[in-house]
Amino acid sequence: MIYSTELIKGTLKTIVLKLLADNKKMYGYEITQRVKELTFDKIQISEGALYPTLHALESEGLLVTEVEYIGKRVRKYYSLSPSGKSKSKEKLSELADFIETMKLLLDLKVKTA
Amino acid sequence: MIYSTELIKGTLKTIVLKLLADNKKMYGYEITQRVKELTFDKIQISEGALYPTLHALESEGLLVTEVEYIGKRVRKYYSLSPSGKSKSKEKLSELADFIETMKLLLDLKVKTA
DNA sequence: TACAATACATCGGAATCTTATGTATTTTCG
DNA sequence: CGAAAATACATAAGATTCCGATGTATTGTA
Repeated sequence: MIYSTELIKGTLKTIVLKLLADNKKMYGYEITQRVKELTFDKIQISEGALYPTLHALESEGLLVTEVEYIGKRVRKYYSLSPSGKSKSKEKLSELADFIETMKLLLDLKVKTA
Repeated sequence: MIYSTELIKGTLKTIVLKLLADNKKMYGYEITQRVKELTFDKIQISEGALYPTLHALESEGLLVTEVEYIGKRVRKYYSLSPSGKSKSKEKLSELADFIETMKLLLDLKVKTA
């Protein structure tokens, strides 16, 4: 099963921040592949979604970049800035909380009062 | 804590279908209030989001309506059509699956290989 | 040597929600 | 009693976010 794309909306920034919190530095393509692996292909981040998001996070001052050359190919590493680290924790606890709330909604057996 | 709005994106249809699966029939305003209650005010569905969604679900043939008058005030009840019932189950298991996947991503302690 | 994979990026358009606005009735509380 | 809040529907402009397509270029593989 691949999730209908709408479900993933709004979680991308959090996923990116979380991965970077766990992995010191990563580059864009690596992030897409890692997410694909970790979710058993259930979540596939498109590049058209990822790169704009990375740029946005960078311009918000949450990420910093360093460029590396692998042969002639450019590789752009992203890592968390100090404010990115706290933002990561923030977004993460918010998502964890949200998930618990959704579980409540999912499991609810509410009869009309 | 009220969730940043982006987090809720994409879950609204599923929430509506689930509520209607549990409650036979509900009207719009009731849905907003029920969600507010059940989530301890953490999720507040705006009317500008809800009504277009209800109309969309109806035009997809997933919901059927019946109008009732409470005094002079109109009340529009929505309930699941047969296809709405199966769609509800579908969306629900997708969301449940998605949540499990997100938990994996959240709890991951992945070191760079 | 062609194809797949790696690696960056942008862009038009679609989908979805926010915020504001509008109308009208009913209830509540000072 | 009268004003405000709650109930109940609805639309519409605009923002955000993502999809799908496209583009460029290098490297690995069969």
